[in-house]
Amino acid sequence: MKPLKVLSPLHKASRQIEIHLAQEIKPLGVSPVEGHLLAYLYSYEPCPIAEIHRVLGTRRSTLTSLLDRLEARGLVSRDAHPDDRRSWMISLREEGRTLAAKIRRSLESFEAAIMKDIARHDIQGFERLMKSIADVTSVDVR
Amino acid sequence: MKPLKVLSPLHKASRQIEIHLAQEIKPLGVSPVEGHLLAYLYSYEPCPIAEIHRVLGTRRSTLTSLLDRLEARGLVSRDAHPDDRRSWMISLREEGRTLAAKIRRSLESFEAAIMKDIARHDIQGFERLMKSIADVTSVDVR
DNA sequence: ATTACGATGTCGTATTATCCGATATCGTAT
DNA sequence: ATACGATATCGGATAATACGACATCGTAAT
Repeated sequence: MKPLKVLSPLHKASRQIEIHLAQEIKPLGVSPVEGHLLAYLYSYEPCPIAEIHRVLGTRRSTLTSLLDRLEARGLVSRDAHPDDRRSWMISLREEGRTLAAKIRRSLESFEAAIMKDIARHDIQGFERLMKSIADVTSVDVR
Repeated sequence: MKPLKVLSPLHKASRQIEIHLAQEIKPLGVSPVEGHLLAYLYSYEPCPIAEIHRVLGTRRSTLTSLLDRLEARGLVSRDAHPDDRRSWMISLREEGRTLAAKIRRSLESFEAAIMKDIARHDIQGFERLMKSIADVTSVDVR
């Protein structure tokens, strides 16, 4: 049986990244999903819940309780959306932003380690493949 | 804030693949994880539970109940491990193999669609990056 | 041999996530 | 005005997770 030359390596890499980041984030006292959310907010806050759903893949009903917990811990806040009264805008609070900054630094140094010894044209090949996946799936996640 | 040129696209692609495959597999009556497991067994059966844990990432205690369900549906079987009496060997049963073959074909045509218009050197760049991730994380998942 | 250590899979309990449908509220286009 | 879709929440059923405990069993060191 011939191996899948893209899907298998991609899944494998995702698993490795997942495990690696879980170890890095554990000492900070948040779960991987929570960490991911904080890091995303660090770049894109404030943002509505539907956007978080699209990016992280976590169900909206799950996000309701996840945000409940983060809000109770004072890490994020739910504020009124200026243009849409159905929606909340999720923002980082002081403590959450501090945490998010740490996670962000961790991500950046991780990526730097990966990029060491990687040539520009290798990245281009990678990017073309990612583009092709986006085209074939025609799934909009960001 | 400068974007992460590897981690973000990789996560995005994983999400797109996840969503795409979930749609393909849904009509077959199994969940994504179940489908993934069946497809893996299709190539690598029979294999012990610890291996499945390493590959899929699903906790061993979770696999216990997942395999309970698949076994109850007659899709897989637990047989004695010839060399290790602590361990089970998981195999596909007839119906499970039929299902797995369908999933496998779906994966192959998905991959073929992705690979269309992708050059050999692009794949090489991709592979170098995957290799680098394996090295940096030093996480063994297969 | 005996021992120590680690690995295998299962079980229990508590917590969290998922799916599904229902709901109230509210934008948007007709 | 109206219909439609989107937003977030809630409830209930099912499934997944973390964590620790457990009995069993390979493996390597003594």
